[in-house]
Amino acid sequence: MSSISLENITNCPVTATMSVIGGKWKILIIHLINNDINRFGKMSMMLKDISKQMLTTQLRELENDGIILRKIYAEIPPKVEYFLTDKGKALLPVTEAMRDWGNAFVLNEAKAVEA
Amino acid sequence: MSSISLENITNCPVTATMSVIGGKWKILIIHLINNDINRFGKMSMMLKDISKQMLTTQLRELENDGIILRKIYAEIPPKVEYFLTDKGKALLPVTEAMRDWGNAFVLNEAKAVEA
DNA sequence: AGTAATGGTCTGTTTTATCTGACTATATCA
DNA sequence: TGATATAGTCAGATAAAACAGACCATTACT
Repeated sequence: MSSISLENITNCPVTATMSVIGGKWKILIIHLINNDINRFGKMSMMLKDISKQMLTTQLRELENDGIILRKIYAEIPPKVEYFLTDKGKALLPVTEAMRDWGNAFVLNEAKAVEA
Repeated sequence: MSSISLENITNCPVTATMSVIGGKWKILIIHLINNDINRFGKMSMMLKDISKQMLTTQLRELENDGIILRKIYAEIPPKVEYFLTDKGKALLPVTEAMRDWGNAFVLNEAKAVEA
């Protein structure tokens, strides 16, 4: 099941997943979209340290990997919304596990120190 | 619960988690240790594209963040083993979710193409 | 004496990631 | 006419990540 092939790590499913959603931004973008922050401008504001170019790149890669869907409205000024595909929604257990861990081991600790 | 603070993404637990286990290697290292590949040499072989220096750096950071424990045996040649702490074990839901997704959406797809 | 084994460290270099700022298109409103 | 809004694109610069290869210590074995 979860065992690692000693011969060939390229068959490791964790490695495979990392190659798709690894990097600084993708997990956060998926998390944002799942929380209805699904327009370019909003995302750009939330991820305050991301450049527009990088955001575009990440969104395109997620789209090409079938994780998000890009819906263009025929309006001026342009309106584009991003949605998770089923394949993308299947990643939510990952973000949820991260959310839980962050709450338990990082944010609560910080609060404890504050108090 | 899982909602995002629009004002301040630094309070986002997913972001917090990413800041600890983000990067190319840490998730994989945690996964390896959990599969009893817990010595420097073994890890180095499994992560075939990692340099020794990078592996050292990642292990030290994980240790400093309380995610792994470094056990030194008084032997020659040196023997060191790494273990997950409770805080580290609490991250296993993340690697498990990644493993499941990788199996479902990457490795199986590859097999389907092969067949 | 010479070699192997383990878990590193150190310096220098390359590769990759990411940012900055200017620029584009078009309809609407003042 | 000029500003505003949105979702980008593009070239060039810079910062961060990561690697390569030499080197170290100690003991056992040949």
